[in-house]
Amino acid sequence: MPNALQALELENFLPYRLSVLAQLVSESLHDLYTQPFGLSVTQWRVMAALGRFAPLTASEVGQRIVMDKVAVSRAVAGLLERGLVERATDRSDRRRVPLRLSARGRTMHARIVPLALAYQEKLYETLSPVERLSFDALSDRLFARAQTLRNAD
Amino acid sequence: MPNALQALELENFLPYRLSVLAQLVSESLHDLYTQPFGLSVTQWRVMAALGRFAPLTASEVGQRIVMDKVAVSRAVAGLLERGLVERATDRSDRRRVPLRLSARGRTMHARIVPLALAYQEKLYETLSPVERLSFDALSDRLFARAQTLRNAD
DNA sequence: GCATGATAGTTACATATGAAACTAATTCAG
DNA sequence: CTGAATTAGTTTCATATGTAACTATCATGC
Repeated sequence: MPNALQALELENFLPYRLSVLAQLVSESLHDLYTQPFGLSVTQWRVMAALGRFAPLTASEVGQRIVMDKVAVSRAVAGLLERGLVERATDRSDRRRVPLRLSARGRTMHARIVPLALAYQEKLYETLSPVERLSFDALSDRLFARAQTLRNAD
Repeated sequence: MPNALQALELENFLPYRLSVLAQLVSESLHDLYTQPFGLSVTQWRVMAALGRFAPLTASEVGQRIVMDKVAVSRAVAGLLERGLVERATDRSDRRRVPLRLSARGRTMHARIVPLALAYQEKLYETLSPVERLSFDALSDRLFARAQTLRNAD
């Protein structure tokens, strides 16, 4: 018996499902800080990285938030203009530019974090604590698997 | 005892995790069809929708693949140019333009689908059948929850 | 019928993104 | 030392995307 021709059921196709879910969540979260604080998604992510991991260079920020250095550079330019981020100088290597939140940046960061965490909580409410852990673990494994496949090619 | 100030651990923040996972998977899949077939992500999704659901108008395609009508219109324009999609006319409502894959489009579609499904299988390999079902169910519930939250606002 | 409003689709503009070229600073081989 | 190769970061250009305006067609109320 020959295999039936496989059909691509878009609504059950994992990459498609992940994409749609991530986009919906990202847009919802974006609504929380775009209008009141005037931040783009990348700007907010840079601030989140700097808020959590003290001084970071642009490249290090990029590694943390999985974003290429060009995108980081542009986001940082905007944040510098608005005085939300400060540059330092690295005496031992003047190519590197350590970045950190300014006082204003820290204030804004401190106001956004609770909103972001509250949104996450509301999302997670639909899952029990066990299910939540399960989802996190499974998505971790899918991520690791995707990385392996990508490198193996 | 007052609550400790909550910290945003980016690496454990659900929206961030979803975004990174979806992007990695999307890029990996993109590699499968961008170079050999010269399709953009949106073009491929339009083809996938048309390949599965007979004649669809641009708006219907958009609903299927969660993409606004402008993006669909542009993707379709490219696919029409390359002769991968055909337009029909709806006599009863001449605003509507039913779309379907051309013979060439069907051929290309039939070549890409197995690649996409094979990639999905490789991804899922890291999960047991039970875990796979579990992940799908949990992500469905997160999606439904995100939609509810977005509409409630 | 015919003005008003709604709907399908396209076009235009402004912004966002990615790839590659570029500048400046550092490292390292010889 | 000194010149080739690396690295950090920025700028440029070409492309992609979203919002809003626009055209064409249809539905509705009168």
